[in-house]
Amino acid sequence: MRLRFAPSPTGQLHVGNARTALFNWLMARGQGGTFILRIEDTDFERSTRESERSMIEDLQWLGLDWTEGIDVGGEHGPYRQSERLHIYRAHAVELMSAGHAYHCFCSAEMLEADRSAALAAGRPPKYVGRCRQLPRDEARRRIASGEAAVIRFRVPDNRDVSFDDVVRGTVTFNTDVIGDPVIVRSDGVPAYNYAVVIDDALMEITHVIRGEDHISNTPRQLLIFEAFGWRPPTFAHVSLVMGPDHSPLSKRHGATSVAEFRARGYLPEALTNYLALLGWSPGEKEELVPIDQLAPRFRLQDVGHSAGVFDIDKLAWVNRHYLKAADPGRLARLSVPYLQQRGWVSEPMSSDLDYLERVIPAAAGSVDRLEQVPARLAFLFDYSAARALAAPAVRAEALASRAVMTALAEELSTSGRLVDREAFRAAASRVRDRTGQKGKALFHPIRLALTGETEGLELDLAVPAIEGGAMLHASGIKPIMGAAERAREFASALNDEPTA
RNA sequence: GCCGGUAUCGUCUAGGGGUUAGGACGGGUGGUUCUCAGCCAUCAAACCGGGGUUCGAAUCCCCGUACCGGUACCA
Repeated sequence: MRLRFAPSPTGQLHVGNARTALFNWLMARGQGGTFILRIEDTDFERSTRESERSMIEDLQWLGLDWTEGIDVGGEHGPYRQSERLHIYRAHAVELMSAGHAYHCFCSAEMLEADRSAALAAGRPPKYVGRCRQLPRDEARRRIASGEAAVIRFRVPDNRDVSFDDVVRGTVTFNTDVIGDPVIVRSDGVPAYNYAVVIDDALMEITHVIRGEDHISNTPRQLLIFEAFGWRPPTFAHVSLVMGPDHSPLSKRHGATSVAEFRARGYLPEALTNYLALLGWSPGEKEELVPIDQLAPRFRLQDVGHSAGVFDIDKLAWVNRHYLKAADPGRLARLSVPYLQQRGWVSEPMSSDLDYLERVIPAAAGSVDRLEQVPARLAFLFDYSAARALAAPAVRAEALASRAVMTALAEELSTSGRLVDREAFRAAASRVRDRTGQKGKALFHPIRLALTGETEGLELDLAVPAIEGGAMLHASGIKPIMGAAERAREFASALNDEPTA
């Protein structure tokens, strides 16, 4: 079994295409097949190497590895269509001499006129066949005289072409609605419907899994396979991915490319897990399953027939799951860039990294995506008693719990660093004993004073993180104010307040 | 217009001639935790419409409707 993913390098890898790539990968991985990456860059206007590079990078990031194709080579190369022009040319000649293709000299204006006429008459706007019967020597003469020509494939009249689509069942088209397609443009570059056939045949692709938008191209391609006497691959057309409003997923729906999801701090295993479940289900009650475990169970027959809406909330849920399961070192490494953006971290040294590896996973476990980690850690790097007290709700609560604030400041001025959960709890108990406050009336004011925020990580985690940060002799991390100093600053800022 | 495809809670889906139509995300409520998140419990929420076949249709058939795709010298 040989499968391929064949993107056009025009822009970034879209999640819809990533899903198609994933289904191919799942199939190859699950059935012991070969997954091939081919680049379809015959649209020279829009294709760029930059885009090709980013797509390769995105595919690698997702973990959808290929064992043949661009980047890794193989026996059926080259794998970039722009490097296979000579192959297409040779096969076009073959097609022409067998009478399956012919030169067409119709101008764009003529074609447009034909088209509107057909539409007006309620007929499918297909090529009228003006150049179909042009004698070969006449065509040759006109070409020699420098006239521009395309090569069209001759589609037989009134024939039903059908194929068994693995996900949709039997699909039939009548050739009467199909015009003779251009297979080689006037600039000598092959058109998509032709190049795919040559490539899929020569690369010995056995299963073509692609987007539903290609379903009506399939009969043309089948006819070309037939003209060459080649056996066509098995086709499977998977439905498209939609936005929440049920229109095709686009930028106005937010992130649509794999690169954007990566930049926002989604984990690749979360994206692939989510995408695998969009349009396919491994059965009941299973949602969180890594793709390598999904692969052996993946069956094209079970892929849904209808378009799926991309649900960002469900992706977030899946991502949270993988964030909680991820290795601390990895989370730290992935989160540092976001902290650098805030200017809180520059080039962390190893002692800094140890600290970040303790602190970041705590934050990452309560966030949808890694880009939200800084907000969760702002209490460390961005503490300001004055700013916290500027918020009316904070000021009101702080004023109401002045006793706790004062006791906390006094307690921390004599206690040692609260380096762990136990030390913090002991200190909190002593504040409780001094003030008689407990529960929410005790801990919430402490949170306010020590973090400057009304919500955030559990204090058991947050306070040791503050203290640990304050003890750092770090050069790569913004200095972190210790708990005692925070308590003192908060209490004194509070005492400057007029009593309510 | 023409051709093709699709249709179960808001979303992703399971199921499928007789079921209390199941699960997950999201939402509501209650509990737990200093808070948010989480966790636990709990509630609301669906078979596109109309015909037909049948004792019985959400399931099979037909017709509509809606949506998606194609209708290029783009892929």
